Amino acid sequence: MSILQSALTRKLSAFVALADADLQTLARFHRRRRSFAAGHQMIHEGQPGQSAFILAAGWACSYKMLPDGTRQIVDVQIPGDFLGLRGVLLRTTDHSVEAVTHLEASEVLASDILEGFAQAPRLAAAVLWAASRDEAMVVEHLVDLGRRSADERMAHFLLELGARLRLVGAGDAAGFDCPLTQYHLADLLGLSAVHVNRVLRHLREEGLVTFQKGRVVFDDPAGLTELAGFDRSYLDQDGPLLR
Amino acid sequence: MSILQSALTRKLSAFVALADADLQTLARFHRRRRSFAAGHQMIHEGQPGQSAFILAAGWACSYKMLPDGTRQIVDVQIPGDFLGLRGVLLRTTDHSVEAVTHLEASEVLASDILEGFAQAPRLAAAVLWAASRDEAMVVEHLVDLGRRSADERMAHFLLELGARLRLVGAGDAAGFDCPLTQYHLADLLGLSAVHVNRVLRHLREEGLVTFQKGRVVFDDPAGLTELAGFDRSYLDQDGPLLR
DNA sequence: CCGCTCGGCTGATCCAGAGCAGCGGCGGGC
DNA sequence: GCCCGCCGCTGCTCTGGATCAGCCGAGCGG
Repeated sequence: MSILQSALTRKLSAFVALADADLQTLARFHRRRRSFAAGHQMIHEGQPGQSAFILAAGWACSYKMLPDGTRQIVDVQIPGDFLGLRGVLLRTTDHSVEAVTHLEASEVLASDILEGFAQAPRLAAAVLWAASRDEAMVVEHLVDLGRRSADERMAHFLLELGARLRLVGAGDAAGFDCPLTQYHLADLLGLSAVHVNRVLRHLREEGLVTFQKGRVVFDDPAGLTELAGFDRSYLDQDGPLLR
Repeated sequence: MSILQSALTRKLSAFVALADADLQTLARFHRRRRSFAAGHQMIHEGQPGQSAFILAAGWACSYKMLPDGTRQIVDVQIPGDFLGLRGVLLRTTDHSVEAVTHLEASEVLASDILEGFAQAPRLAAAVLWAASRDEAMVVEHLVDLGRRSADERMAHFLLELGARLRLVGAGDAAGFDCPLTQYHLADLLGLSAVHVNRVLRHLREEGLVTFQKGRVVFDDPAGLTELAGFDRSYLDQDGPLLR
């Protein structure tokens, strides 16, 4: 099995113990490898998607544009994440997806997904688990925007992102590499880019996190977790649910 | 078929044309009728749910509490909505649910749901459709909190709620009855209760909506829609997707 | 009948974060 | 080698909405 498949496999294995048959079906999802340039819009809001993607390398983000030209980023996708899965299963897309960096992804046709799920129900369960975890993250993000201060939002987002990246083997407890610009963070957290800059400076001066030159360093993980009110239980699993 | 079943049936039929077998399975979900007092906490965050509920009458809301005592309401449930479905399918709850009014609901055991879905795949598809629509609403809500002003949020929320209620036969284009207090609206829209009051007054003075005495009246639907940037395509369906 | 709570309503003050304006560094295209 | 556009960064001013404080009317329990 190639390195490029390992992110998704690693993530799903944390949820459900996968048998060889499941892994083989999963491998079949990875036949159509494609790559996209940074900034490429992969999914357009409103258009039905005939295929989904599994991110192998690089980052993407899903967002909605508003009539006044501002945008709100709903979620960030990292290696191992599905992209456009809902659009395939339900024939409609309610948001757009854009490549943040150059990225490598496997294109999976709708028919392959449906067949694969029928043949490997445990795999289907694992993928649904992952989808539900994504939904939980969206809910947490909503709480961020509704009830947390700018500092808390930033702290919470960076901690969550760090935890997700560790799940797929990128980054560690000390920090991670992050290609997001301050503009991305602004659109993600519902702030202005100017204020993102100040928040980052403030957190750095407090000795909590340092985000510079595309690298996030957790200087004081405990303090940051307390500030954010971060509870990682919705991401972690003590062990596979199904054995 | 009883009146109490009709809300869910009506909603699902707008998505997928259901056969008699599907309707019979659906009817089987309604055997355990229960009722709850206003304010009763039906689902507790963190606890695994062995059963879900189908709301027959009354309103509920799902929310998360923050360490500092504030809360964020994620979504409002009206008759015809599922409640705790994700908790059943995935054995974990990431939010609490509380009865807003006195309410009547059918309790559906996890085993009934799984069996029913196996026997009536079209029904399963319809329910997944509805679940996905709910997710789209959460995303839209997130955009509200991130990028819209207080007035816009309020306008958007009231329009969306009105559209949802019409789907299940409650309220019409002119307005609807609404048991939510200004405190509910505050926790929903990420505002203070004081400011909710002022926003409502402002919208009323502008001749856009009137929310008084438990009744919402759309005085100027077109103007309100424009203010909110409301696009109802994610709620509507021109006709059933599957025939 | 009284008192208490809850929901709606208002005025005054305060502050987090927006908006505007501008600088510097750096990478990429010609 | 020069320009240009993107990204990070900063200071100043302004404002949307929070916070605090308090009033009123309606329901409700004793």
